Amino acid sequence: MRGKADSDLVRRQNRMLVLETLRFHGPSARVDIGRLTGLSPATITTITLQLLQEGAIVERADLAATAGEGRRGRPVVSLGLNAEAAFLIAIKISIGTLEYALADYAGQIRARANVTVPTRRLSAQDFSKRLVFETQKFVRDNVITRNQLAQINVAAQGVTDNVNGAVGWSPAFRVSGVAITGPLADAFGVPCTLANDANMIAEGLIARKAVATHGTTACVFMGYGIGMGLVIDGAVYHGTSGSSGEFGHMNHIPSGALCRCGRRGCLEAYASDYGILRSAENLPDDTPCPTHAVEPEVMIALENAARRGDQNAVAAFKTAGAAIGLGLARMIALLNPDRIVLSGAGTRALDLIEPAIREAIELSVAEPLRQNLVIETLPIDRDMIIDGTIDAALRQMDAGLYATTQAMAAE
Amino acid sequence: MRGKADSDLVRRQNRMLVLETLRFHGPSARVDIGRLTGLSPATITTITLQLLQEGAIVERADLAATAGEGRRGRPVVSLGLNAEAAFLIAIKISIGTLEYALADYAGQIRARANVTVPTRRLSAQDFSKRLVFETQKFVRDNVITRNQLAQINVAAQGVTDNVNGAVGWSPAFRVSGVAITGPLADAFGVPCTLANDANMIAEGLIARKAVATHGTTACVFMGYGIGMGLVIDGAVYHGTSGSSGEFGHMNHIPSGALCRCGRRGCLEAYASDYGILRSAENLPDDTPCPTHAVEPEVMIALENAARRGDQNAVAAFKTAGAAIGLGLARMIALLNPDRIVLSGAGTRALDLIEPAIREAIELSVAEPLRQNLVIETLPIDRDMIIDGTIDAALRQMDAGLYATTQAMAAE
DNA sequence: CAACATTAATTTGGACGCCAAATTTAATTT
DNA sequence: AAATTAAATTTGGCGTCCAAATTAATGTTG
Repeated sequence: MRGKADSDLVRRQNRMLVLETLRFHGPSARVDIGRLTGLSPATITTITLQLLQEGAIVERADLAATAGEGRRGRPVVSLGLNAEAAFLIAIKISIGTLEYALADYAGQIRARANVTVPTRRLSAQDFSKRLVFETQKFVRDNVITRNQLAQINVAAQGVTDNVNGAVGWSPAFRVSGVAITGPLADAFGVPCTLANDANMIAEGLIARKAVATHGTTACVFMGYGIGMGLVIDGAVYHGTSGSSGEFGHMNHIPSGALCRCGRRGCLEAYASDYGILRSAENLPDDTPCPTHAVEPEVMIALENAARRGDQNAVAAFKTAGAAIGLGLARMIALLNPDRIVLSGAGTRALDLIEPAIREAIELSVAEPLRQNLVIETLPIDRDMIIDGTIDAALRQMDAGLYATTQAMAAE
Repeated sequence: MRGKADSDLVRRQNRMLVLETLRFHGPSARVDIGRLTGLSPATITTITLQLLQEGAIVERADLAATAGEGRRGRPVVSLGLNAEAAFLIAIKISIGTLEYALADYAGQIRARANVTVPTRRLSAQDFSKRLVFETQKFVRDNVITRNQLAQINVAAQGVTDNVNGAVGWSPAFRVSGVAITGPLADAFGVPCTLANDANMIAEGLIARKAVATHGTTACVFMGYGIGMGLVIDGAVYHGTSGSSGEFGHMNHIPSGALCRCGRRGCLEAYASDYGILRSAENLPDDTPCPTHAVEPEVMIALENAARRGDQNAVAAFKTAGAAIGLGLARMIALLNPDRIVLSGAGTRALDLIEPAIREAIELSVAEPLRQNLVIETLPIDRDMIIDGTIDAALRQMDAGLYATTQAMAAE
């Protein structure tokens, strides 16, 4: 049970519903919002009037023309999210790089920046300071003056603690416990959130309607690392501290191959780019892991070698597939998902690893658990982490705006 | 987002809140309900008046005396759930046995019955028929006349499909796809629900406040089989088809020991009673699994042998602990729970298996994921499945009653 | 033992939300 | 210009909640 309900809850929920509808379906007429939400025209008038007054949405006269096709009656007035209502910054922390994006309330990216930062050479405190410094620079460079900054969201690889807003362990750092949200919130005075990068991919898929709003979908990311975002009934599951879906560091073989996390036998040590490369080169499985990402060209060359019949390469991809397959089989037994979505650069080699994945699942998952299971590949190869981070931030901003009951009263 | 909100939603949610409060805290005065729910006295008066008129709750004059201790002012009137409001039947299906319980709306068990049925020798259809027959007999034996039967809930081991209300695979049956809820619903005309037995243990723990209403708790059951119920934010997670938490049939070692589910390498093949027994007796790991439960005496003898230093027995329990520990480690990586509760007869041997469990977790779970993790043992050894099934049924009945908006209008 | 104090529960009056139905608005068609 | 059509708004009513006033039931006290 969610707690007591009153008229305030009703208004907030319905305002949120209207905002979500506009975000999901794009600019829409009041009639359409009514049809999509199930709310009466009278209510839509009231709610949209408030949102217009607050500046969250705007009339889109520019879209009126489209309707003119023998359409009689009073023409519709399209309403859309007010792009200028607020701005957000999405930051992606990777090894050696900070990636910035500035987006407006409509979700459009207004500016980007990549900053080289020696993440693995800085202390926790120095990194926090540097992060604030670079963010201030990004804000200055893009003159967010009259436009208000409303939210900063950060995505990082590894184990993130999104309660305390710190990175527990990440390949990007040599140190642990790097504070992220605290310093940013202090410096900018806006809500800041830290999250795992794979979970942000899942957020992006939800926003793009690539994931159903019911049931359980596991969004697996394969590439330099292996990650997973779990979507349960349309919402990303974050776990207790925010680090659910550490699929890559789920144990595959006890005391097995060395992983860059320092442990042995993680799935990632067999199925990530560096794991595949290591086994293709017949290196001992305790060969130290590279601290930098494997160049795509190297992986593409290895894939092509495998396709030409290079036995070492073939075996390496097969090993990777078996690891992922067994990991998925274990996940399926635990969670009984209805859908698995594979994404990331690693899917480029899907032809080489998929048979082993399917074989492992068939071998170790009970038939009733897999008979209705859909496994599919997301063709989108580009980096979806920033996009998903923006989507998550927008959702939080909607939730902030919808709760603006007090602000209305104050005004 | 959950859809549009209106005054109907408000009333339903607050009625449900009042019912849940009474179920959770026992009979309470209106003032106390107000304090616990956050609703105003005026609202409590209105809601309780309706519930009294509908017969869902009753005044408990018998509890008035307890207050008399120098208490001034108008005495409280305790309200409690009306035990006679409705009745439910909980059924537990195990190998060779149907276990029945009749409970009232207050959760008190009014009658029990155990019926021997050759579950593994019947066809799917024959079992369905027999189930209806035995249930009819149970109803007749307990003369549920003026008292109305409102709900039938069934718990079964194995893979349950609670969407279609059929058992996919279970050690209780030789066949698969045994229809449960359909035949019962047809025969009795009341809502019927099928669920996995481990999930019902989790339901029981929630009702007994043994599980927090926030965060993620994994309730592991160890005994003849190995099961798990996942509680996320106070609600049992059932997965897509209702078979989440097949922890026992999560793969432990590929192509490993034979499991009674017919596959190889399941965790259960190493950590369940029969698995432990098999390895203690140094039998080949493809020795066919018994189709009946291992006698508790046999396991107790084995535990004592291990405690006396019998190396085979010690090794067998250690192997079991390692299997459970590694399984938990994998689950932790995926789900980042804040609490793990171990229960079931298997916890009797916890002294023998716990070191191996902890070792496996420490070896293969990243530190940030386990630093705030609590692992505890539930002393309750008795069979909690029937209790949990009753609790789940009561919750469904509350939800049915709270929705009784229409009934009120009709009346 | 009657007036007072205290606490529980109800009643009253008002606010806010939603909706149905009537009305207004802005276009096309005739 | 009048009729038609469809979107959006306004009006009036209903249901929910809450705060404050009132009533109810008991213990305390002079």
